[in-house]
Amino acid sequence: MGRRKLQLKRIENKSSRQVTFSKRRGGLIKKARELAVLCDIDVAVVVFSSRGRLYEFSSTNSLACILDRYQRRFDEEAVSQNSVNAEGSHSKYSNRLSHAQLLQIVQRQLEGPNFEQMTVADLVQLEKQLDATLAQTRARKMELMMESLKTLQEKERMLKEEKEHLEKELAAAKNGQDTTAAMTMAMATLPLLR
Amino acid sequence: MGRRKLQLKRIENKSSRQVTFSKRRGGLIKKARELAVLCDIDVAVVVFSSRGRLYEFSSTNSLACILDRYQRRFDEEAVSQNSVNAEGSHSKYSNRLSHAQLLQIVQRQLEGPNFEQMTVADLVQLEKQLDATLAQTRARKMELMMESLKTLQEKERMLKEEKEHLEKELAAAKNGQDTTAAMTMAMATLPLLR
DNA sequence: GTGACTATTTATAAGTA
DNA sequence: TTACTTATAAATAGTCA
Repeated sequence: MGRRKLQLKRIENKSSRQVTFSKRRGGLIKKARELAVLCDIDVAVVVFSSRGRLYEFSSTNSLACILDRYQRRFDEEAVSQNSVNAEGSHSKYSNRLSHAQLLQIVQRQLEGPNFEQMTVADLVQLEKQLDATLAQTRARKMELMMESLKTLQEKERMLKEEKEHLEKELAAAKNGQDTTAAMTMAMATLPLLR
Repeated sequence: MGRRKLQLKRIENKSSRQVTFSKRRGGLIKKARELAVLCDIDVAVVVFSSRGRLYEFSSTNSLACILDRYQRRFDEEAVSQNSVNAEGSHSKYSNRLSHAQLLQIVQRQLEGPNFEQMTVADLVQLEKQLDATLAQTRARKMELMMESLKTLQEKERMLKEEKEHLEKELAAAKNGQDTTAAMTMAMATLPLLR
C-alpha cells in the first residue's frame, strides 16, 4: 500500500529502510492496540531495532512486566544469544558482567596464549562476580514476576467482587419475576379477562 | 477499512467480535512478519484470546523459545525447587553438583596444600557444572512461576465469563420486571380491583 | 531522524453461500 | 461454524520540505 508494491524482502536502501521501519512500527503497534480494544483481549508486541533499541506495546500491566525482561536482557537465552556482542549500555545494570560474558572470558583465558598465568584466585574472582551477577538477575526476575502475580491477584479479587454484586442484583430481579407470575395467575381468575 | 468505520471500542456482538479477532490477529502477525523481513529486525507478537489461548509470532528462534514457555504445560517430571541442593538421587540432575558445593570445592582448592595443581581446565569444568546447575534451578523456578501466572490468568478468564453470563441473565430478568410494571398498570384499570 | 502529501496497495466489515 | 466476495476504510511508498 503505497506508490508501488514492495517485494517481501529486506529493503536495501538504508534510509528508506529506516523510514519504513518507523512508519510500520507505528502501524503495527496501532493495530495491536486496536485488536486488544476491539476484541477485549491481551496483546503484546516487541520490536528490536537493528541497533538494539526496544519498542514494545502491551495491553496489560502483567504482560508488560514479563516483556520488560526482554529489554533488561535478563533472560538467559536472550543474553547469551543476542546481547553479548551488543554494548547494552542503556541498562542500568551495564556495569555488571553478564553470565555469558563471564563464560566468554573464562573461555578466552583457556584458549589464549597466557592461560598459564591465570591463577586460581583470578578464577575465584570471576566465579564470585558471576555469582553476584546471577543473584542480581534472579532477584530482579523474582521482583518482576511477583509484581505480575500481585496484579493478577488484584484483578481476580475485583472480578469476584463484581460477580457477587451482580448475583445480588440478579436475585433481586428474579423476585420481580415471581411477582409477574403471581399476577398472571391472579389476572387469569378475573372474569373480565375472559 | 471495511464496509463501515468502526468505533475503537469493544465489539459487543460476540460472533462478530470472534470473526474480527480471527481476521485482525492474522493481519497483525502478517504485518509483524513483513516488518521483520523488510527492515531486517526482530519482532515478536503475543496474543492471548479471551479463552486463554495463546497465539504468537516471533521472527527469531530465541524469542520463540521464551514465549513458548507460556503455553507449554509443565506436567512432566516434578522437580522440587530444593532437590538440586538435596542429596536427592531421585532427581535426574542428582549427578550435578550444587552451587554451594562447587563454591566449597573451589574454596578448599584455594586454601588446600595442592591448589597449585588445580588447572584452569579443572576450574572451567567446575564453572560449566555450576552454570548448568544454576540454569536448571532458574528454569525450574521459571516454570513454577509461569504455572502460577497461567493459573491466575485462567481464573481471570473464567471469572470474566461468569460475569458476562450473569450480566445477560440480569438483563433478561430486568425485562421480566418491565412486564410486571405493565401488568400492574393494566390491573389498575380494572374496575373489579378497586 | 520526523512531518505532510497523495496515489496506490492492503486490510477488513459486512454480506453471501 | 467456515469460506468467499466486495465495497470501503486504512496503511503506507515515494517524495519533498
